[in-house]
Amino acid sequence: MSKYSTRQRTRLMTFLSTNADTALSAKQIALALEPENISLSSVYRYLSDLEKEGRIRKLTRPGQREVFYQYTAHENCKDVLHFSCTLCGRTTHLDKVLADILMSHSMDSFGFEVDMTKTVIYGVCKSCRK
Amino acid sequence: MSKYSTRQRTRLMTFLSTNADTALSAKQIALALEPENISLSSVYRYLSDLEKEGRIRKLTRPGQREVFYQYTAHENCKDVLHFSCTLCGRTTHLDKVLADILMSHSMDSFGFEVDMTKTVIYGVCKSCRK
DNA sequence: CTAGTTGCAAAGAGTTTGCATGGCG
DNA sequence: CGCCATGCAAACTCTTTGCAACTAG
Repeated sequence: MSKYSTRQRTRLMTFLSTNADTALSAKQIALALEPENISLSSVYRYLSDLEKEGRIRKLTRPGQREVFYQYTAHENCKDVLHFSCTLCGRTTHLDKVLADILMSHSMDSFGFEVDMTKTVIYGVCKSCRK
Repeated sequence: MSKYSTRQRTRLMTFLSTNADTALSAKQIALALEPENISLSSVYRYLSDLEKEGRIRKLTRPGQREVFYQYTAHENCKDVLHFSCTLCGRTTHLDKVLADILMSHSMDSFGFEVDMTKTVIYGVCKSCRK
């Protein structure tokens, strides 16, 4: 998709890798990269490319108008379920066992091929439940 | 949340019930209700109320800037997983068995309380896989 | 030197809100 | 009659795009 290796690209990818599987808005990303001087436009352009490549999960939060983006850093994240807490926004991985159960069950019973890359399970995490 | 029973409210709820668990944008809803003459503002206001009540699932589609809304018609839909095909947008229910597995496994292993009301599993449905 | 990238500012879109009017109870 | 709901238009915000300047290869 992209051909040149630029300063902006390098910084952005480093940042996303560091904050992998964290739900962030485009604005938050641009803000975090403020010191590196990367424009919001570029952030959007890269996010859009990454989404096409299936390396970005897009999600909404209840009561929020913004869209949040989550970078899928590692290969193995592609086959694992992600949980996102609707209260604190933090994300956690679930073991592969459950992912496999979901995957095979829905394929067998419904012919539905689950895409772990785009799926996010919502709920409330341990610490937020108190 | 709402106190009066108005023409708009009745029509909207009927429409949503008829198209339960279908991913629709606010604009699409307003357009479908065009003949009934219901303003976009009212659609948004109701969607927002319903979301607070947990009767609306909000989701995004890859490559789309719009947000889509899914009305949870029946009580039992609250405890069931929903599949949404990223290609055709159609939604299907999954049996309660799988929902229960997901629910209890994530609670036991991670203390994560899944909210079926907000969760959508993405993937490709049988007919779109060909 | 050529073609891809960036930043900025302007354009587009979706969503929210203020306010006057109208309707339910 | 009082208060809630509606519509419209304006305000907002987030996202996309055009274009000139810039830069990697």
